[in-house]
Amino acid sequence: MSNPQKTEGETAAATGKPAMRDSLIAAAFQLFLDRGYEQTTIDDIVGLAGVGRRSFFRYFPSKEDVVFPDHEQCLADMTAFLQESADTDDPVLKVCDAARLVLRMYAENPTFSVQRYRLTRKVPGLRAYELSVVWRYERTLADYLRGRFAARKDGTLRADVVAAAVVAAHNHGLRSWLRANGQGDAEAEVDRALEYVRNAWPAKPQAQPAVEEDEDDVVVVIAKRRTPMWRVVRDVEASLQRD
Amino acid sequence: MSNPQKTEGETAAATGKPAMRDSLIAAAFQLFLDRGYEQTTIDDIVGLAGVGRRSFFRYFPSKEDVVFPDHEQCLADMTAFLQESADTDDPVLKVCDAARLVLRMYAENPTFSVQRYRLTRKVPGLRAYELSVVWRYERTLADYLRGRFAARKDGTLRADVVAAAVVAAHNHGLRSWLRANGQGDAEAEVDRALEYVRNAWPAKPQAQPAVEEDEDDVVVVIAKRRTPMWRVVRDVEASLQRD
DNA sequence: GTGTCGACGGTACTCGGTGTTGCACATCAC
DNA sequence: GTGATGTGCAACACCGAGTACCGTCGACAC
Repeated sequence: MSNPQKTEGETAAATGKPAMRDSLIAAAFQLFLDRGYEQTTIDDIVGLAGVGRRSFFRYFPSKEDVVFPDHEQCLADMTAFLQESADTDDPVLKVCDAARLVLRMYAENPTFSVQRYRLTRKVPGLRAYELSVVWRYERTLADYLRGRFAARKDGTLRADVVAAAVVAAHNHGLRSWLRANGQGDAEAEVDRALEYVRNAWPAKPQAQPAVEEDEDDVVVVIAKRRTPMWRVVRDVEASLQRD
Repeated sequence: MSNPQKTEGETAAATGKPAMRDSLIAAAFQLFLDRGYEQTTIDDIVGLAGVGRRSFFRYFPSKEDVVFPDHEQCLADMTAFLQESADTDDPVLKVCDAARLVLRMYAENPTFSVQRYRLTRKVPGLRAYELSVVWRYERTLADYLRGRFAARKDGTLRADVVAAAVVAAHNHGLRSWLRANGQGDAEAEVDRALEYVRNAWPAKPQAQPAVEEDEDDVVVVIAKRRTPMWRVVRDVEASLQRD
């Protein structure tokens, strides 16, 4: 679309016209929005783009893939982001930031994202495809958290649940922005949603960390009287498990 | 299936042989396990079952559906369960119990469930189909929670996140049971996982101790790491209560 | 020149899924 | 009994996504 991948830019730079991949995307969306996804055949798309049928499948392994042309790159970006400085202090924060990468991708092309959203809501096949994409994001986050939570007692469980919650919160904010036709502040919306998740699983025994190691191996917890009991218990519990 | 649907039992009761639907499922799984899912065509299945090709699609709208023959019923059961006495005191508990319905369905046929699990892990198309099924469960739970959380500030967000967390916890326990070939106590595993989620969002969000607010009003607790949890809780609780 | 490599197009094929037709059989009116 | 109607199933034809194979053309070596 308006932000073409740079990987096959050579021929595009030489000829001046967009690369075949981009012209296929443009032709596909024009037809999808015009007559509907299922009413559009591959032959229609390649006919409009003026290329051979075989070329379509060279760039997109399936008809659904042309609807989500940038997710593969975003997934790679997320993986790279999680690998660089993987030892940040707060794993949940790191994962929230990784989720924000997806939001940014959507926010880069609001009109395109909104069009795709409406398409995806209508066509069951596209919804199923989107679910599998979301699942890959969630798996990426969960795998990262599993590494960070490896020392904990229920590390893998915690990783799976936190990843699911982060993805759900992110998607909640994203979808409300998409339903509003890309108006409003998507970042703020998602920030609020992610903050909600982060409050459920506090970063560190945060309130007042005040965990002092000593010869006698003690834990010191300082809490305000107002702090709800369940929260104190949880923080103490987290402190007692050496992570 | 050892638990055939009762809806078309008339002809089965008359002839004594399992209904066509069940014989199709049996033939399909026999071939899937023998030569693989993608290597098996619809013609193979109907040939083994001794029925016409068109009959397959009368009972299963797609090839994937024959792998998940009971989810439609389970989804209906869950919806009914959430509608009856929808005004229970704790919505999260209710949703956890609804998730347990799915576990029970899996636990009814351990060998079948394990076989299907292995199939689903291998075949991407089946994984995508399973994701769409899980998504429908999650939507059902989220819709229920939206109704219950309607009065809250971030009701829909909370509903989406809790539903996702519950589903993730349930699936975590379920999958670990499936990976163990159906050995062990699936119920206990899932109970533990769901309990973890319920701790993150406690039933009554705040049983405020109603302590006067004084910014400097803090409690200090010092405990050895080896101290039993119940004792720490007791001491903290005692300290938090105004003396 | 020849060899090779890579991008593209064309053709034929497999297979999932749908629509249609015709047959066998049961039921019911008469 | 006979004929009309409805239903479940098989057989056939058809569509479209996706794949395998091959052929073409241009770029670039040597």
